[in-house]
Amino acid sequence: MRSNNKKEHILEAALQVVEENGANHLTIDAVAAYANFSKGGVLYHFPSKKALLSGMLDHLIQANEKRMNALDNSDNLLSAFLHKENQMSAAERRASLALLAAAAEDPELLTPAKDYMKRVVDEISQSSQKPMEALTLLLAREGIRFLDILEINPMSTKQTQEVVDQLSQRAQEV
Amino acid sequence: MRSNNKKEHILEAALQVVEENGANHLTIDAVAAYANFSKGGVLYHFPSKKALLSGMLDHLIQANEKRMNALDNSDNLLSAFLHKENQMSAAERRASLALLAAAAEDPELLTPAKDYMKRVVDEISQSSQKPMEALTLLLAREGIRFLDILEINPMSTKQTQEVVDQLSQRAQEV
DNA sequence: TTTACTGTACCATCTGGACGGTACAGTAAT
DNA sequence: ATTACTGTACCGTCCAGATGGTACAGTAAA
Repeated sequence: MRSNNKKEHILEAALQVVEENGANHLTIDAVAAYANFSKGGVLYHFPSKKALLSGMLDHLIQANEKRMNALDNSDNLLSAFLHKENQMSAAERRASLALLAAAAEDPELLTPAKDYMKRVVDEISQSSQKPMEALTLLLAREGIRFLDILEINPMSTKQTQEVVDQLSQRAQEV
Repeated sequence: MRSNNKKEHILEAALQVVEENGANHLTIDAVAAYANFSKGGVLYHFPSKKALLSGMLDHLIQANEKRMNALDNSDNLLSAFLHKENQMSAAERRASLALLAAAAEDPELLTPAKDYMKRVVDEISQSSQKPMEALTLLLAREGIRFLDILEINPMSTKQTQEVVDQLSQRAQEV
């Protein structure tokens, strides 16, 4: 219970480190400093750097999975998915940086993320009458997400919002 | 001339290091080993690690820009763009790992990449009668690119090809 | 209800290795 | 003589992980 809060606190600190300093500078020392922990304290909860990265990724995937499961199945799945994604908080969005951090440290850590992506792609394309169009819209949303992660999204906030809205709109027709 | 070849050889080695070991393990020593250079030799061409990363990014951007400029302007720009992108070699695709490496080291290094993305987005949306739809297709293509960079593309090669073909097809109508 | 013990949650410190970068002497082609 | 390196040696710093210890809450036998 309590330990869960502390773990999340550490994971949040780790994301902050990545966001502010780049994935290369994600060190246990830095995380400890951001989380107001000692290095030993962090290592108590995550016994190695890889364990920390796996924890970050698990946290991201579980949050996404939870969001997926909460979707209104009666209606259009893709549409509901995009809508939920659309109302994510900044903190939730930041969690995607775990992908970057894991990829930088060891690409193999991303295996669970790939599995999750597979589930999403399968479910969305199977739930649609026009799977290809649905996939296109999903991929466009992912494109924006990655541009944001890398901080190279050249569109303004407003323009991005317009595109995202349009994706949602089109999703209703697939 | 010759020095250019050598520089490219070093940049190619750097990409190989990133691909095989992850961006965190891109070290000057590792690059030297992969390129069959001494450490001093690498530092002769790229006087610091950041210079190396900037070099990788520049190389990527210039290759993309060259590809852009070679497009057949008479026809549909987006369609031509996707078509060119489609026939890229594996080596050319791998160059995108520079984005990952730069992001991991220092997100600010990506500024030129963001500028380049802005040019692409602007040109493509301005050249189309249906800018929003054109943007969607472009973003979907970028989504696939990033999934490939992170090696979390859950689609089979065949399925990916189908999606990409469909993007090209749709592009002809925008 | 005091005492003894256990497990949890940390902190402070140390070590060994990796890494970025410098310096410089030598070499070989142009 | 200049360019383009190689090779070696080295320095300072960063970092993962290990270790040994502290604080404290709970538990349970005496």
